[in-house]
Amino acid sequence: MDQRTKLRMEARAKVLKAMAHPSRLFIVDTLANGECSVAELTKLIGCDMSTVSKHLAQLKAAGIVSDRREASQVFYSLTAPCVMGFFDCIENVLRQGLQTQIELVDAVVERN
Amino acid sequence: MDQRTKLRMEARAKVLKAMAHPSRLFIVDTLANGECSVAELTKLIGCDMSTVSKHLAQLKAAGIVSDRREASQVFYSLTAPCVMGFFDCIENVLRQGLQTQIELVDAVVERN
DNA sequence: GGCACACTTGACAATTTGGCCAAATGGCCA
DNA sequence: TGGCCATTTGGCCAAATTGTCAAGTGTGCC
Repeated sequence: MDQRTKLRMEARAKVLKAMAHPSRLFIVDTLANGECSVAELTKLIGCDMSTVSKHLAQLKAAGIVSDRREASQVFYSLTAPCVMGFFDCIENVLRQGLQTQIELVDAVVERN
Repeated sequence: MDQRTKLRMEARAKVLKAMAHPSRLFIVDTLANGECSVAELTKLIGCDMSTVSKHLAQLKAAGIVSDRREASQVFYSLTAPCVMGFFDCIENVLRQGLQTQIELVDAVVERN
Protein backbone atom coordinates (compact mmCIF):
# COMPACT_ATOMS: atom_id res chain seq x y z
CA MET A 1 0.00 0.00 0.00
CA ASP A 2 1.70 3.21 -1.11
CA GLN A 3 1.81 6.25 1.15
CA ARG A 4 -0.93 8.10 -0.70
CA THR A 5 -3.36 5.21 -0.50
CA LYS A 6 -2.47 4.63 3.13
CA LEU A 7 -3.29 8.21 4.04
CA ARG A 8 -6.61 8.05 2.22
CA MET A 9 -7.54 4.81 3.97
CA GLU A 10 -6.59 6.28 7.32
CA ALA A 11 -8.79 9.30 6.71
CA ARG A 12 -11.70 7.09 5.74
CA ALA A 13 -11.15 4.82 8.71
CA LYS A 14 -11.29 7.81 11.03
CA VAL A 15 -14.79 8.66 9.83
CA LEU A 16 -16.00 5.07 10.12
CA LYS A 17 -14.38 4.64 13.52
CA ALA A 18 -16.23 7.69 14.76
CA MET A 19 -19.49 5.89 14.02
CA ALA A 20 -18.44 2.40 15.06
CA HIS A 21 -19.80 2.49 18.59
CA PRO A 22 -23.32 1.67 19.84
CA SER A 23 -23.83 4.96 21.68
CA ARG A 24 -22.51 7.02 18.82
CA LEU A 25 -24.69 5.18 16.33
CA PHE A 26 -27.63 5.89 18.58
CA ILE A 27 -26.69 9.55 18.68
CA VAL A 28 -26.53 9.71 14.89
CA ASP A 29 -29.87 7.94 14.64
CA THR A 30 -31.40 10.36 17.12
CA LEU A 31 -29.97 13.50 15.53
CA ALA A 32 -31.43 12.41 12.20
CA ASN A 33 -34.76 13.52 13.66
CA GLY A 34 -33.47 16.95 14.61
CA GLU A 35 -30.97 18.61 16.89
CA CYS A 36 -30.59 17.66 20.54
CA SER A 37 -28.88 19.07 23.62
CA VAL A 38 -26.22 17.06 25.42
CA ALA A 39 -28.58 16.68 28.38
CA GLU A 40 -31.32 15.20 26.21
CA LEU A 41 -28.95 12.71 24.63
CA THR A 42 -27.51 11.82 28.03
CA LYS A 43 -30.97 11.04 29.34
CA LEU A 44 -31.78 8.89 26.29
CA ILE A 45 -28.52 6.95 26.41
CA GLY A 46 -28.38 6.60 30.17
CA CYS A 47 -24.73 7.06 31.09
CA ASP A 48 -22.55 9.85 32.42
CA MET A 49 -22.85 13.20 30.66
CA SER A 50 -19.08 13.40 30.36
CA THR A 51 -19.14 10.16 28.39
CA VAL A 52 -21.78 11.50 26.01
CA SER A 53 -19.86 14.73 25.63
CA LYS A 54 -16.78 12.79 24.57
CA HIS A 55 -18.74 10.72 22.08
CA LEU A 56 -20.09 13.93 20.60
CA ALA A 57 -16.61 15.39 20.42
CA GLN A 58 -15.49 12.38 18.40
CA LEU A 59 -18.40 12.68 16.00
CA LYS A 60 -17.69 16.37 15.64
CA ALA A 61 -13.98 15.81 15.00
CA ALA A 62 -14.95 13.41 12.23
CA GLY A 63 -17.21 16.04 10.70
CA ILE A 64 -20.40 14.07 11.18
CA VAL A 65 -22.13 16.43 13.61
CA SER A 66 -21.78 20.08 14.56
CA ASP A 67 -22.65 22.02 17.68
CA ARG A 68 -24.48 25.26 18.35
CA ARG A 69 -24.42 27.05 21.67
CA GLU A 70 -27.66 28.58 22.98
CA ALA A 71 -27.35 30.16 26.39
CA SER A 72 -25.88 27.50 28.64
CA GLN A 73 -26.96 24.58 26.48
CA VAL A 74 -25.18 23.08 23.48
CA PHE A 75 -27.25 21.61 20.67
CA TYR A 76 -25.83 19.05 18.29
CA SER A 77 -27.10 18.30 14.83
CA LEU A 78 -26.22 15.97 11.96
CA THR A 79 -24.08 17.70 9.32
CA ALA A 80 -23.58 14.60 7.18
CA PRO A 81 -27.08 13.16 6.73
CA CYS A 82 -25.70 10.85 4.04
CA VAL A 83 -24.42 8.55 6.76
CA MET A 84 -28.03 7.53 7.32
CA GLY A 85 -27.69 5.70 4.03
CA PHE A 86 -25.25 3.29 5.70
CA PHE A 87 -27.98 1.70 7.75
CA ASP A 88 -29.83 0.01 4.90
CA CYS A 89 -26.65 -1.71 3.80
CA ILE A 90 -25.72 -2.66 7.36
CA GLU A 91 -29.15 -4.15 7.98
CA ASN A 92 -28.69 -6.14 4.78
CA VAL A 93 -25.35 -7.48 5.95
CA LEU A 94 -26.87 -8.43 9.31
CA ARG A 95 -29.82 -10.20 7.70
CA GLN A 96 -27.51 -12.01 5.30
CA GLY A 97 -25.28 -13.06 8.21
CA LEU A 98 -28.29 -14.42 10.09
CA GLN A 99 -29.38 -16.33 6.99
CA THR A 100 -25.91 -17.85 6.67
CA GLN A 101 -26.03 -19.00 10.28
CA ILE A 102 -29.42 -20.64 9.75
CA GLU A 103 -28.05 -22.48 6.74
CA LEU A 104 -25.10 -23.71 8.76
CA VAL A 105 -27.41 -25.04 11.49
CA ASP A 106 -29.60 -26.68 8.84
CA ALA A 107 -26.54 -28.39 7.37
CA VAL A 108 -25.65 -29.84 10.78
CA VAL A 109 -29.22 -31.02 11.39
CA GLU A 110 -29.24 -32.61 7.94
CA ARG A 111 -26.04 -34.50 8.68
CA ASN A 112 -27.49 -36.07 11.90
CA MET B 1 -31.60 3.37 25.41
CA ASP B 2 -33.77 0.28 25.87
CA GLN B 3 -32.31 -3.20 25.60
CA ARG B 4 -33.71 -3.84 22.13
CA THR B 5 -32.27 -0.64 20.70
CA LYS B 6 -28.97 -1.29 22.44
CA LEU B 7 -28.66 -4.72 20.87
CA ARG B 8 -29.44 -3.36 17.42
CA MET B 9 -26.87 -0.59 17.80
CA GLU B 10 -24.28 -3.09 18.98
CA ALA B 11 -24.91 -5.29 15.95
CA ARG B 12 -24.58 -2.33 13.62
CA ALA B 13 -21.46 -1.13 15.37
CA LYS B 14 -19.88 -4.54 14.88
CA VAL B 15 -20.26 -4.25 11.10
CA LEU B 16 -18.89 -0.72 11.02
CA LYS B 17 -16.02 -1.60 13.35
CA ALA B 18 -15.04 -4.41 11.03
CA MET B 19 -14.45 -1.81 8.32
CA ALA B 20 -13.00 0.92 10.49
CA HIS B 21 -9.33 0.18 9.91
CA PRO B 22 -7.05 1.35 7.09
CA SER B 23 -5.90 -2.13 6.08
CA ARG B 24 -9.40 -3.55 6.18
CA LEU B 25 -10.75 -0.67 4.11
CA PHE B 26 -8.00 -1.31 1.60
CA ILE B 27 -8.96 -4.98 1.50
CA VAL B 28 -12.60 -4.10 0.84
CA ASP B 29 -11.55 -1.66 -1.86
CA THR B 30 -9.33 -4.27 -3.47
CA LEU B 31 -11.89 -7.08 -3.32
CA ALA B 32 -14.38 -4.82 -5.07
CA ASN B 33 -12.34 -5.54 -8.20
CA GLY B 34 -12.55 -9.30 -7.75
CA GLU B 35 -11.43 -12.03 -5.40
CA CYS B 36 -7.91 -12.25 -4.02
CA SER B 37 -5.81 -14.78 -2.16
CA VAL B 38 -4.37 -13.98 1.25
CA ALA B 39 -0.89 -13.94 -0.24
CA GLU B 40 -1.87 -11.36 -2.87
CA LEU B 41 -3.45 -9.10 -0.27
CA THR B 42 -0.44 -9.51 2.01
CA LYS B 43 1.87 -8.40 -0.78
CA LEU B 44 -0.31 -5.36 -1.55
CA ILE B 45 -0.64 -4.28 2.08
CA GLY B 46 2.91 -5.05 3.09
CA CYS B 47 2.67 -6.49 6.57
CA ASP B 48 2.76 -9.94 8.12
CA MET B 49 0.48 -12.53 6.53
CA SER B 50 -0.85 -13.49 9.95
CA THR B 51 -2.00 -9.91 10.43
CA VAL B 52 -3.82 -9.90 7.10
CA SER B 53 -5.40 -13.24 7.92
CA LYS B 54 -6.80 -11.80 11.14
CA HIS B 55 -8.14 -8.74 9.36
CA LEU B 56 -9.88 -11.05 6.88
CA ALA B 57 -11.30 -13.11 9.72
CA GLN B 58 -12.84 -9.95 11.19
CA LEU B 59 -14.37 -8.94 7.87
CA LYS B 60 -15.70 -12.46 7.44
CA ALA B 61 -17.17 -12.55 10.94
CA ALA B 62 -19.01 -9.33 10.13
CA GLY B 63 -20.40 -10.88 6.96
CA ILE B 64 -18.65 -8.47 4.62
CA VAL B 65 -16.42 -10.99 2.84
CA SER B 66 -16.44 -14.74 2.33
CA ASP B 67 -13.70 -17.24 1.62
CA ARG B 68 -13.27 -20.04 -0.85
CA ARG B 69 -10.56 -22.65 -0.62
CA GLU B 70 -8.78 -23.76 -3.78
CA ALA B 71 -6.00 -26.25 -3.21
CA SER B 72 -3.70 -24.69 -0.64
CA GLN B 73 -4.83 -21.14 -1.28
CA VAL B 74 -7.81 -19.28 0.17
CA PHE B 75 -9.56 -16.69 -1.96
CA TYR B 76 -11.61 -13.94 -0.41
CA SER B 77 -14.36 -11.99 -2.09
CA LEU B 78 -16.78 -9.21 -1.23
CA THR B 79 -20.20 -10.55 -0.22
CA ALA B 80 -21.67 -7.17 0.66
CA PRO B 81 -20.85 -4.92 -2.29
CA CYS B 82 -23.26 -2.34 -0.91
CA VAL B 83 -20.53 -1.20 1.49
CA MET B 84 -18.82 0.37 -1.50
CA GLY B 85 -21.62 2.92 -1.33
CA PHE B 86 -20.18 4.19 1.94
CA PHE B 87 -17.19 5.70 0.25
CA ASP B 88 -19.00 8.47 -1.60
CA CYS B 89 -20.50 9.71 1.63
CA ILE B 90 -17.20 9.40 3.50
CA GLU B 91 -15.39 11.37 0.82
CA ASN B 92 -18.08 14.02 1.14
CA VAL B 93 -17.58 14.21 4.88
CA LEU B 94 -13.81 14.51 4.41
CA ARG B 95 -14.16 17.26 1.79
CA GLN B 96 -16.63 19.11 3.98
CA GLY B 97 -14.27 18.81 6.96
CA LEU B 98 -11.42 20.21 4.90
CA GLN B 99 -13.62 23.11 3.78
CA THR B 100 -14.53 23.87 7.38
CA GLN B 101 -10.86 23.97 8.33
CA ILE B 102 -10.10 26.38 5.50
CA GLU B 103 -12.89 28.65 6.68
CA LEU B 104 -11.53 28.59 10.21
CA VAL B 105 -8.07 29.57 8.97
CA ASP B 106 -9.60 32.32 6.82
CA ALA B 107 -11.44 33.68 9.85
CA VAL B 108 -8.17 33.87 11.81
CA VAL B 109 -6.39 35.58 8.91
CA GLU B 110 -9.30 38.03 8.63
CA ARG B 111 -9.04 38.90 12.31
CA ASN B 112 -5.30 39.79 12.04
C1' DG C 1 -19.19 39.51 42.52
C1' DG C 2 -21.23 35.04 43.51
C1' DC C 3 -24.10 31.26 42.37
C1' DA C 4 -26.36 27.73 39.58
C1' DC C 5 -26.62 25.36 35.47
C1' DA C 6 -24.96 22.81 31.17
C1' DC C 7 -21.18 21.18 29.40
C1' DT C 8 -16.07 19.94 28.62
C1' DT C 9 -11.60 18.36 29.98
C1' DG C 10 -8.02 15.79 32.63
C1' DA C 11 -6.51 11.89 35.15
C1' DC C 12 -6.92 7.32 35.85
C1' DA C 13 -8.01 2.09 35.64
C1' DA C 14 -9.93 -1.58 32.86
C1' DT C 15 -10.61 -3.51 28.53
C1' DT C 16 -9.86 -4.09 23.63
C1' DT C 17 -7.17 -3.88 19.49
C1' DG C 18 -3.16 -4.43 16.35
C1' DG C 19 1.07 -6.29 15.17
C1' DC C 20 4.78 -9.72 15.07
C1' DC C 21 6.83 -14.23 15.93
C1' DA C 22 6.46 -18.96 16.39
C1' DA C 23 3.83 -23.01 16.25
C1' DA C 24 -0.16 -25.55 14.37
C1' DT C 25 -3.28 -26.81 10.51
C1' DG C 26 -4.83 -28.15 5.83
C1' DG C 27 -4.01 -29.76 1.31
C1' DC C 28 -1.08 -31.24 -2.52
C1' DC C 29 2.52 -34.14 -4.50
C1' DA C 30 6.55 -37.20 -4.68
C1' DT D 1 4.37 -41.24 4.74
C1' DG D 2 7.07 -37.04 4.61
C1' DG D 3 7.91 -32.62 2.92
C1' DC D 4 6.35 -28.29 1.18
C1' DC D 5 3.34 -24.53 0.59
C1' DA D 6 -0.44 -21.23 2.01
C1' DT D 7 -2.98 -20.04 5.72
C1' DT D 8 -4.61 -19.83 10.55
C1' DT D 9 -4.03 -19.68 15.50
C1' DG D 10 -1.89 -18.70 20.08
C1' DG D 11 1.10 -15.97 22.89
C1' DC D 12 2.82 -11.88 23.90
C1' DC D 13 3.41 -6.80 24.31
C1' DA D 14 2.54 -1.89 22.97
C1' DA D 15 -0.92 1.30 21.87
C1' DA D 16 -5.62 2.81 21.53
C1' DT D 17 -10.39 2.98 23.39
C1' DT D 18 -13.96 3.38 26.89
C1' DG D 19 -15.99 4.87 31.05
C1' DT D 20 -16.10 7.30 35.57
C1' DC D 21 -15.01 10.80 38.89
C1' DA D 22 -13.36 15.24 39.82
C1' DA D 23 -12.09 19.62 38.44
C1' DG D 24 -12.45 23.32 34.99
C1' DT D 25 -14.99 26.47 31.61
C1' DG D 26 -18.67 29.30 29.92
C1' DT D 27 -23.20 31.60 30.36
C1' DG D 28 -27.05 33.79 32.47
C1' DC D 29 -29.18 35.57 36.70
C1' DC D 30 -29.52 37.64 41.38
